[in-house]
Amino acid sequence: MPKKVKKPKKLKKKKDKLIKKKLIVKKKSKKVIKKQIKSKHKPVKVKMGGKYTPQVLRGMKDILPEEVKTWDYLLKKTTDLAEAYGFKKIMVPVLEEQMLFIKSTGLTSDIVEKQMYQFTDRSGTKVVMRPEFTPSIVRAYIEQGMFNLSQPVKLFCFGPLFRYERPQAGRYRQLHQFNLEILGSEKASIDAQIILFSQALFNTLGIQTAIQVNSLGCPECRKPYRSKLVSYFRLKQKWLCPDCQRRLKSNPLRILDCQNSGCKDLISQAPQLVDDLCPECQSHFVKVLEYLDEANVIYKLNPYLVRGLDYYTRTVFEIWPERPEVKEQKQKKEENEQEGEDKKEKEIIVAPGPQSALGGGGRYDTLVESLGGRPSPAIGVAYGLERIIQEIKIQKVKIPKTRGPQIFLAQIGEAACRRALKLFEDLRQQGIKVVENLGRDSLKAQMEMANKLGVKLTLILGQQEVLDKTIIIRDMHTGNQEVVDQGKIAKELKKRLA
RNA sequence: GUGAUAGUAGCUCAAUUGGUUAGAGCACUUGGUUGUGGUCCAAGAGGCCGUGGGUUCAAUUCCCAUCUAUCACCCCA
Repeated sequence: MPKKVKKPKKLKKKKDKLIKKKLIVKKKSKKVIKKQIKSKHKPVKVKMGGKYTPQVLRGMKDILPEEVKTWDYLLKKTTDLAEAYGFKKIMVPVLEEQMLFIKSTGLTSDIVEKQMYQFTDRSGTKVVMRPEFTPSIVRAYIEQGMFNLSQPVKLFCFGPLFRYERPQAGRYRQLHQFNLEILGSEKASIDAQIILFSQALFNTLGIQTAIQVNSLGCPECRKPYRSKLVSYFRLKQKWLCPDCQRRLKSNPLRILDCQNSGCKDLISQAPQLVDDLCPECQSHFVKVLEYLDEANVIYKLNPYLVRGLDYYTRTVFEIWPERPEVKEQKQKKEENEQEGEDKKEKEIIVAPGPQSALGGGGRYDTLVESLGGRPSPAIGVAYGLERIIQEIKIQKVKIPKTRGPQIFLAQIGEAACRRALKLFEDLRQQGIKVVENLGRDSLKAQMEMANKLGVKLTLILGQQEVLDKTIIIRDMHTGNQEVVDQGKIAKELKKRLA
């Protein structure tokens, strides 16, 4: 039957489409042109009557209640830690002027060049859905006169950011970051503290990480180094990989980060920025490292660590996941290769999970001034929440279960349901948390639900109990039931839960 | 923006070398128990086989395009 039905449907579809096409061709000449002009002012085109299946936008994601538990846990831990470190929460708008990010993040950075969600609003203002936090925080710092507060000002915030790039695991177009900034101090102790915070955070969460640290110096010492580096690689250009040959022109510092083995040999011989720092930057960096050692922060010096945003100066750092399982798998792989077996094992090793930083940050000593504020050195860090959530799953971090209500209220019949509605509210007002399912009639189904929720007690209210003004209290563990006067429920419940 | 792989039920996955009715487990609903959970048994519901086009008597299967995801670039959290 279905096949017979299918044929005519398809034929009809084809015919319809042909007819539509012909009709459209006839009408196009005058009306379509007008419509196209109009569409510039009315970008929303709605085809009424056409089939429409809603779909999340690319790179966007629904976070369902089950996963929200992890998010809540993560945000709670992070917020508590930030407050313990003396940070105050700030909330800034999602929309900002386009110019803010051009002046701060930098015209040459990929974020500003290609990745901003930007549009002109109805008043003609060019606006951007923020691609990062720091410029907004700095704007607020200047605009709200926070330089008049006692310095340094320590702020934290979190929320959605938007970057139009190609999605991957742990890389979304709407992403969420937890962000810390310390404005108004150039002391090395501040740098160390924010790195120490990072270590404390991931320790608290139980995620294995490694911190990489480097110094980019100030604009004065970086420019000469850059030209020195370019002239070095130009001589060896032939041996660089195609990517790096391109980087040599676009972003020479990025060559230092290349994973190609041929390039790595050249990189190891290349001049290092650390050696070319000016005396001030040099001593600042040394101090930072001394503070870190003092605080027992475990870090790796990575002279090739480069960060993409234009405003970074001096200290920069990144936090990368360390997955012990991956190492074990690698060892297994070698063993297997010797034996020449197990293709499955190899496949697992090829994709041990996305390799991306969980967080990163650095100093931006010139940013406040370049945005028109009083010269104020500052440092900040951002953590990618999606990536941390992903890492929690990969490293199988256990999240403590939050205890839900311990009492379930079951009802049988309409009269009982009516009474239950009010009873629930009475108990809630007395501070007793109860779950119910008034949308369900069968007692069996309600008991099943109570069992799944793992409650201690279930209240059962039926026709008879409504008449007697009593209620049954069932202990879900022992199965014992007791009939209690409705007036005494609250007392009885409190007794049993204590 | 470039290259590669994949897409079957809410989730995890089968099957079909192109052919009548696309399966399993988990989850969900109902019944066994007319007012009682965990175990068990039975039944049910849920699929335009990602979307659109092409080849064919016939496409979930072959071809093309597209969308989405994932991986490697690019870059970043």
